[in-house]
Amino acid sequence: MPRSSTYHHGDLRAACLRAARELLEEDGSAGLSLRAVARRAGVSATAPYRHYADREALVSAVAAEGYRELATHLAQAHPAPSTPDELAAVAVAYVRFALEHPALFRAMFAEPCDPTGEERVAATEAISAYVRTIVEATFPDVDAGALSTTVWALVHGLAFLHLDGKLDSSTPEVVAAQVTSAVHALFAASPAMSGAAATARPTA
Amino acid sequence: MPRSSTYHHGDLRAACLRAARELLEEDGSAGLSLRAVARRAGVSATAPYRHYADREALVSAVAAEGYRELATHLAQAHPAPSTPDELAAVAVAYVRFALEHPALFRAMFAEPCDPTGEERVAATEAISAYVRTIVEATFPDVDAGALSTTVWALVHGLAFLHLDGKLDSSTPEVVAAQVTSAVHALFAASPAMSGAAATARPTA
DNA sequence: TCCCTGATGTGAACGATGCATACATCTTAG
DNA sequence: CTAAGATGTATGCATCGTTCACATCAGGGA
Repeated sequence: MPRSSTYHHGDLRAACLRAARELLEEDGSAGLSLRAVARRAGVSATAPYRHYADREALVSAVAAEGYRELATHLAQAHPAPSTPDELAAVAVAYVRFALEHPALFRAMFAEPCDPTGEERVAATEAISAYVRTIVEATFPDVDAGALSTTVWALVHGLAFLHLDGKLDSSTPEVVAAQVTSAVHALFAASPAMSGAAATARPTA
Repeated sequence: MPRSSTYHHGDLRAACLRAARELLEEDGSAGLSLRAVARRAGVSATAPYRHYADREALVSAVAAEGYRELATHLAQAHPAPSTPDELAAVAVAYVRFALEHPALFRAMFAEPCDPTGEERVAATEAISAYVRTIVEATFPDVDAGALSTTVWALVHGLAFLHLDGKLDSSTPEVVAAQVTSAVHALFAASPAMSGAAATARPTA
C-alpha cells in the first residue's frame, strides 16, 4: 500500500517507535522528544500525535516493547529453567539486559505503572508471570508467589544498583558472578522452607 | 542580616532547595522546573542560577538531601541493628521511605550517579557503608561485602517494585510483612554460609 | 566616612519543547 | 465516482532551560 508520494508515510506508527527507541538509547530519556522523533521519521512535528496521544503514550509504547524484548532475552538465556543454576542464568540475563539498554530499562521502570497504559500493564504482568512460572518449576514445593517476588526484587535491585554505578560492573563476567552468587545465596534457603516445615534450617 | 528591602533574599540557596523538594513531592519530577522553584521562592526566574549551575545541579542537591534523610530514617528504625530481626526492621524502613516519598526516592536513583555530583556520591556511599556496617554486625562471620550488596539489592528491588505498583502495597502492614519475610528468606541461608565458602557453591 | 568591588538578584531574549487547532491530502467504502 | 474518514501539515501558544547585560546591595579598605 505505501504508494510513493511523500505525503503519507506508510507506517508512521512503527517509524515513531523505532525513532523513539533509537533516540532513547543514543541520548537517554532527555533526548526523547516528540519533535526529535518526528524529525527522525522525516515528518512534521505534530504528525506523531495521530498515533500517540502524547509523549507519555509514546514512551509507554517504547517501554512495552522493552518488556517484550526483555522477555525474549530471558527466554534465550534458558528456554525452561528448572534448576537453581538455570534460574541464575536467567537472572544474569536480566541484569545484562539492563546494562546493555540502560535508558530503555530506566524508561520501563521510570514511572508508576499507570493503569491507563494497557499495553504496558499487560507486558509487565507477562514478565511477572514468567518469573513465577520459573520459580514454580524450580521449587515445586515452595510458596511460589512469595519466593518469586523475592527473587524478582533481588534481581531487579541488582540491575538498578549496577545501573547506578553502585556495584562493580567492570566486566560482564564480574557481573555474572556477582548475580549468580546473590541468587544462590537466596536459594540456598528456600527449598528448605517448603510447605509447612521450615524445619531444615541450616543451624550453622 | 536579612535587612529589609525585598531585593536580597537572605538565603536563596536553602529556599530553592526547599521549594524544589516541595514541588517534587507535590507534582512529581515533571513539576520540578527551575522557574517554578524561582516563583515559589518569590524571586526572578534566573535567580536560582546564582546558586545552582543548572537544573540537574538542583535535583542533585535535592537527591543528596534525600539520601541524608533516608539515612536518619533508617537509623530511627533501629540505632544499631545486630540481629536478623532488627535488620529486617531497617529494611522495612527503607521500603517505607520509598513509598512515603516516591518522587524523592525516584529522583535519588533516577540517573547514573554522575561522578561530578560530589555531594551526591558522598551521600550514596554513606548509605552503602551503613548497610555494610549493619550486615557486619549481624553476621560477623560472613563475607560482608557480598552479603551486604545482596541484601541492599533485595531491599532496593522491593522498594522499586512497590513503587511501580507491581506488588501489593495496600497497607503498611502488608508491605512490612512482605519485606520482613523476604529478608528472612535471604538470611535463613547466610549464617550457614559463613567461614570460608561464602560465595557461589550451593551445589543443589 | 566614603566608595568600590564582589556577591546577589532582575529583565529581556533565544531556541526548544509539548500540545491544540485549523487546514491539506490521500485512501477507501459504498 | 465520490464523500467520509484517516493521516499529515502549518501555525500558534505557553512553558521551559539558559545566557547575557544590567541593577542593587553589603562589607572592607582608604
